[in-house]
Amino acid sequence: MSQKTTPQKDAYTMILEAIDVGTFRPGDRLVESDLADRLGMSRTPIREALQRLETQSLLSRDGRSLIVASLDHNQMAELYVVRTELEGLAARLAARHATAEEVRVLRDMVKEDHALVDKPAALSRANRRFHKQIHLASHNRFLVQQLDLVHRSMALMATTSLAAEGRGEKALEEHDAIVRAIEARDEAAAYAALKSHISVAFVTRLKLDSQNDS
Amino acid sequence: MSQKTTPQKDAYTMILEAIDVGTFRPGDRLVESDLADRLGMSRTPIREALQRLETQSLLSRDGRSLIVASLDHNQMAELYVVRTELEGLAARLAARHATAEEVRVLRDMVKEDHALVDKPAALSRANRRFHKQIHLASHNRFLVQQLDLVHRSMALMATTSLAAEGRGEKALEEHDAIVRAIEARDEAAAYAALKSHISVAFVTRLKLDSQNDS
DNA sequence: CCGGCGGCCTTTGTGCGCAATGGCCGTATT
DNA sequence: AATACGGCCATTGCGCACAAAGGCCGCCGG
Repeated sequence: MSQKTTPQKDAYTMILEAIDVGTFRPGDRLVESDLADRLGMSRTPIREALQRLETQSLLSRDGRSLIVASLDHNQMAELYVVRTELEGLAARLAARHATAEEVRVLRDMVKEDHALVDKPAALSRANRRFHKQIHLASHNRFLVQQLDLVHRSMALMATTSLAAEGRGEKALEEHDAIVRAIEARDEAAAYAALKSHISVAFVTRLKLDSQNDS
Repeated sequence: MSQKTTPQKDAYTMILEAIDVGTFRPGDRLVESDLADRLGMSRTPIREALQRLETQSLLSRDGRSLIVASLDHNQMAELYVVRTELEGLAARLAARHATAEEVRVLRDMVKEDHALVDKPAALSRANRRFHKQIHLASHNRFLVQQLDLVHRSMALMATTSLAAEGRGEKALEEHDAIVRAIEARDEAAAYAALKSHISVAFVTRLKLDSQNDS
């Protein structure tokens, strides 16, 4: 029942998802005519999508053609530095600006996500939604946009750090701490909690990567 | 000696500059065929450029067509919040990572810019270069990229805050303080100095705007 | 056998034209 | 006179085709 020939979303979204899901991996070459065939459209919309992705540096040029960008160790570290600061800022602003309903949603998310604690894939999606909700609760559109960019770049890193043994539960505890700080309108605590959450996630990822590379 | 018919840079750069310089102002409608004529190329490269600019939200859609995005008061405030944090981060990282040569360049810039103190246009360009140099001194490519985005969005605000009476000198003093903190490798001081610099710039801009609107 | 040179082929850059959509204006009716 | 309907036109979306450029492979010479 797969209708690969007429998927009918826009090219940009489809290519983005393909990178997200891992169909296209860092270093893969993206050839316009290939994609045009595969997505059942002409090269024109493909080109536009590719250029947009290039603008966000999800793709980079290798000579004349576009390849999926890859992050070396340094770039990962740099990305995490920026991410930490922006997520921290989002938490601080959320503590200040979130509506009661938004806080409620965050609280419910933490509760419900406990059911997913041993399903890394589902947990990863839930995790994204959780962080996205915090971004939105900051009520700062530019920040949301910047964080979207950051998260897109993170798709270039293969593994989810939630796959690590026991990471799921820890992460949920950290989420709980973040929500409590936001509920208490404690900006400094929210900032600190989110910063340390990201920091731990980074450490976990580094450990995972070093396992895989060996 | 203007050769408007064969300018020969890429469409993206030219449209960006036109927005920067104020040829296109927020709210202006950008029609593909118009631009194609004006820039002496066909619609295809124009389309690509426009979509890239849309991706960076310098353009937004009004119905079917693209207009130069405009920032309302709230969006300006939101932008400044993010900018403040990112510039502060850049300063902190610069204090940590800048090479002796990079610091030297910053110091020289402050010295030389004193000559421009009563030329707002030149000072504005110098100011951009100064901040750009700090971004680069952070040695964090993602941060540089994010700050580029922020600065591009700032092009949507008409006036430069350096046009305000006496602002030029104050700004240079602040620049001096920033450089001194970086020279001293004092991360906290650099962070604080840049944050307050941006904060003052924002206040100045708000005052200017309130004058203009009245 | 290795290195350099040349040509072919793949892939991108760009122009053009047609189809479709959405907005705007004019008209007609109440 | 105001509003609603309808048709026209401006403008975008997309496909196609041609030109140019760059890389790769094979061939020839040393």
